[in-house]
Amino acid sequence: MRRKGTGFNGQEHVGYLFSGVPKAWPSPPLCHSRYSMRRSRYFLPTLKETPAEAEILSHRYMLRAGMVRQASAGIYSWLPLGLRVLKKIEQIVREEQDRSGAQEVLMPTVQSADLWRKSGRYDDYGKEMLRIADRHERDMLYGPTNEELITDIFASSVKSYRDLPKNLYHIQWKFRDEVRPRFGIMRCREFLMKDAYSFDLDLEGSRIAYEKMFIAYLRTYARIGLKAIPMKADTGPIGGNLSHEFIILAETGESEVYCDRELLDHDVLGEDIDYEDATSVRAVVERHTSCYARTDEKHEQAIYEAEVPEDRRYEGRGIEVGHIFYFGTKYSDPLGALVVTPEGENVAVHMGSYGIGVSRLVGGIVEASHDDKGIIWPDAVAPFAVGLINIRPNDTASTALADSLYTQLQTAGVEVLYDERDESPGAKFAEMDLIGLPWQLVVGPRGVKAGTVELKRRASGEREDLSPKAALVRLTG
RNA sequence: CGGGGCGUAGCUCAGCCUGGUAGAGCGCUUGCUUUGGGAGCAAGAAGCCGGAGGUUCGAAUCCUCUCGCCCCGACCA
Repeated sequence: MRRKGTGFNGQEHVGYLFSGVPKAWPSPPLCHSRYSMRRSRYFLPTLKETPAEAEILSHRYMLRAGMVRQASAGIYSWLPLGLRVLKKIEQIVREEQDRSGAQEVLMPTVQSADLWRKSGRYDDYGKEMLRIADRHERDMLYGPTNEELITDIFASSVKSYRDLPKNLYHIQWKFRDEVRPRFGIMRCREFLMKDAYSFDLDLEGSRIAYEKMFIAYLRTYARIGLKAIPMKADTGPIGGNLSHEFIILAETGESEVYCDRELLDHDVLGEDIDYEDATSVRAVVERHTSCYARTDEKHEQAIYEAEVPEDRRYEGRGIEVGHIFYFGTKYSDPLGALVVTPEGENVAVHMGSYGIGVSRLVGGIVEASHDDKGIIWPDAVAPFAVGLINIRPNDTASTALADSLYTQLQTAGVEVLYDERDESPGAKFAEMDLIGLPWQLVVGPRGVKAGTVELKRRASGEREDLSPKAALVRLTG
């Protein structure tokens, strides 16, 4: 479970060739510390009953598991357990953006209205934009997105085609004053989003940027443990086919989806991808877009039936967790993001924008991965890898063994939540199932006598009695 | 933004119709007994009944206004 490896640096990995799931995955993550915790010290306010305001399942479980607290409609505070998941997702998103050649920046949440007036969106955006005035009565706004700002940054420093292509992204909180926030964390007013912006000389350059992002997205969701399907999306006034929504399949999803089952078997993590090789990048994109996949908005039954054999038809529900699209010179024109071509002409750069709803993904994962007892975290984003339960804290032998396992797991770099509280066993089991850690390691007098501990896999419910040593080997890989 | 619903203890809710000064379960605290799937008994602490006006001898309860939250629809990462 502990991954040894060299530090990760996006820039150095441009053009990096890889195959399958890397054994040496970067660790520790850049902005998230690994740690273990004793349950008795942890701020984990779990609830036995469901708060009345929560309707949708992910919302209920997230509140009950003590991950988030609602501050007001569509605005949430993240508590330690929830924040750990959020940070893990964020980190995977970051690593895959870096790997594809994008570079991280950080733009402010509060923006001046001036740029938005230039692009014409200050008036167009409507009430969804939170408008505020500073002390000098200047018009400001809490950013719902960042096209204007990034274009301005780019325009002020890039003047030549030689500086292209570029792809800049950031992971930042945004605010959209939704008429009706709902679905807990999935449709918030304040939300964490990764958005990337590509800059190219022409449409063909933009297409390459788009296709790299397309693959980065597939890899991102796959690493998180989700099956996300790229579906054709509306391109708006620009036209063309450079627009996809990424939808994860979940029974409780907002939109109905229709697709070819074959897409479910595509394994993007197993494919060799060289981001510098535009031809092979395109081949991969084509492979993932060749099958029918549409949301109900774009669904056409006749085409669906013609293209997809009956036994391969998948009809279900899904949640949109990403959207990528090309929008040409929509912002570079009005904001003056021009470069000089080899022929000495000034032209507006072609742009694309690529969003992933990071905080929405937390809810999306819960929707896609749970049972009637609680959440089932995929290993890659689990807040802790192991929940260690000492069934009988006032039994000396049990406690000695549990303490020692806790120390050994920590030493091995495994993230553990150690429940050593003097609670009834049932209460501890129920809570552990609720918060959904992938592994439960159970120590009690019964096992101590037999020289075993119980290792339970949360996802399958499978339990196994092992010697403590064997359990450790299993958990530390 | 249209339509509906709900604000009473940390959580889930009863009480409101028919006004008379605040209840239950869970959780919390203490003690004892328990202990392999949300334990038992006993004793406690805990509420400006969302807020403001009004009616009344008296308002959680009736009236008016307000604020907040949830659900359904139209719109969105």
